[in-house]
Amino acid sequence: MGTTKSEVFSEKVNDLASLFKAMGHPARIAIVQFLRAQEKCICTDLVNELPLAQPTISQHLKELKNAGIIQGSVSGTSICYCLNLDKLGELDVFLASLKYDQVPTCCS
Amino acid sequence: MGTTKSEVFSEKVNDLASLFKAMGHPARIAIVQFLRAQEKCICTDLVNELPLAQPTISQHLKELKNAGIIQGSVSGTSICYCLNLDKLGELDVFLASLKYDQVPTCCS
DNA sequence: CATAAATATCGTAATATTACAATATTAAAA
DNA sequence: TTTTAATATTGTAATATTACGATATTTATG
Repeated sequence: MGTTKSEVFSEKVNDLASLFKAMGHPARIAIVQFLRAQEKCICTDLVNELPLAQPTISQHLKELKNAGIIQGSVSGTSICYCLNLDKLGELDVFLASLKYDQVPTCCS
Repeated sequence: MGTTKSEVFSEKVNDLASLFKAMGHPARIAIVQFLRAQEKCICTDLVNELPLAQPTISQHLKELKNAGIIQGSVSGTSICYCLNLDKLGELDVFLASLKYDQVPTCCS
């Protein structure tokens, strides 16, 4: 008990859930928004921008990177992060798949 | 420690994170997909469809309902659930706001 | 009213997440 | 090569999430 029963769901469903989950924290939304505004940034920029400790920022960056939402490239002693909009595009595709051609009248 | 520091983020960022979080579980993705396919359903339909116990389904439905992603209307002894695509549209708007007119060349 | 059907709630065990201090790692700069 | 800057990792306390058995609630039906 306590663990998500991932094994009973399809890979596609699990992947989508992981992607949504990665976006399901205000710090990570803020990071993504900051990255969008700055085009790119390093960890220190975020540490200065957000009222969270450096290890916490680093942890959130790692989760976003594992989810494929951001990518980082080494640049001297720092790491330059930027958005991978292709990955977020998968959410677009999913959300579009939920839309109806004709909106049903139930529950309205 | 242990708690998300919501108070340091804007209401908008917190709301978006909550919405993503609500979609961040495979059971809830599956419920949303089933609802899309059936247009509407009751809890028992989902209990028959998904290999999860009834209280677990009920708990997930509650989270989706709290997030505004689904809505339920009483119908006899059962409750008829359906999607609220307007709420999911908020995610569309956010994802669209991340897109660039001109894709930057960083990190590529 | 007793029963049944559908759903919600409670209680709880197992696990996951969040945040951060302390520390390690890595690469440039002095 | 020591120092500095940037970032990652480790360890851990506090809290949240997940799943489900047991039980309560609610509404129709006999």
